Amino acid sequence: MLKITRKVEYALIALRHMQSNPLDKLTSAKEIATLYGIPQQLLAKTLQQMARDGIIEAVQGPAGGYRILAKLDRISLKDFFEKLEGPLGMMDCYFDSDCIQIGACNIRIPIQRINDNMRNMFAQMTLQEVTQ
Amino acid sequence: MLKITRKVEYALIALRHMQSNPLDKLTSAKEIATLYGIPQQLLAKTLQQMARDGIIEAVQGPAGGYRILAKLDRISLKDFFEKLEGPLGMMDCYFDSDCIQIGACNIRIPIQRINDNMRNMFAQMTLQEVTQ
DNA sequence: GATATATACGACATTTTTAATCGTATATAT
DNA sequence: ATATATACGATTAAAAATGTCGTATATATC
Repeated sequence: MLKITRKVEYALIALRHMQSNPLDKLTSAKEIATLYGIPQQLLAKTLQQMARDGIIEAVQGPAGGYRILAKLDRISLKDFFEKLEGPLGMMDCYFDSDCIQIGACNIRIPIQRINDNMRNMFAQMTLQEVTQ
Repeated sequence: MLKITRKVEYALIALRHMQSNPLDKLTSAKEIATLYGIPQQLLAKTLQQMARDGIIEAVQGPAGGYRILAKLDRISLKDFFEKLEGPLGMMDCYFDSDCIQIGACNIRIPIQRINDNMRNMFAQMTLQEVTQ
């Protein structure tokens, strides 16, 4: 439990790799995939999603690839996680209110407190800190 | 991602329920299961595990059940989570060193930093805070 | 001492989520 | 034209989480 997904892991690896190169250099999904032993198509999808989210920029065609677009020190880990995986909550009831128990549940409030702590923690860390 | 398991959720519900009663009162798995709409056998296993861990005490036989044994304000959420679910890490590589990438991985150190932050956060919260 | 009710727990089955692959379309440098 | 790259919906495979079954043991009560 409390694990991050491969998608997020692959995204971080890719960002860190691009970060270590001149920022205008284009890097292909294939290059990163072979270098770090990641399934290429899966990585490609993740990169495409990050491109849609404006984190990186995509250039098509041969000699195409991706490069970092956003200021990584302006994106919190919370925002990054939520861009890739949706709302961040330790329990589904944090967002979905259609829990069967509804009135019966006795830990909703305390759980939300923990949740807020966690979200707050990730809100205070930037992507830059992880990828630099 | 970053979700807690039902097992932990059920454990917290049970502890909070017992906490709201006189501390010497025995509560059966059945009672909690019906009250909160939880699968009884699954809850029972979780309670048994907590009993093995010394968090609660089990009394067998009819009119038996469970009651809180440990000082909940002395158990951190980190320890509680780890008792129930094992080592706490956002990525498996935090503990298992048998990652395929091994040398290639470029985010090991940064991930460990995030991980330490998270573990630290849960180490500073007590079970008492959640169940009182 | 028979019975009913509770915990104890390994093994199995089901469900859900995550991870990976497939197939096809589009863009573009050479 | 061709080769190589991104784009992306659909499907499959694998893994993890969740739930159930069956059986054993303890013990209060009649």
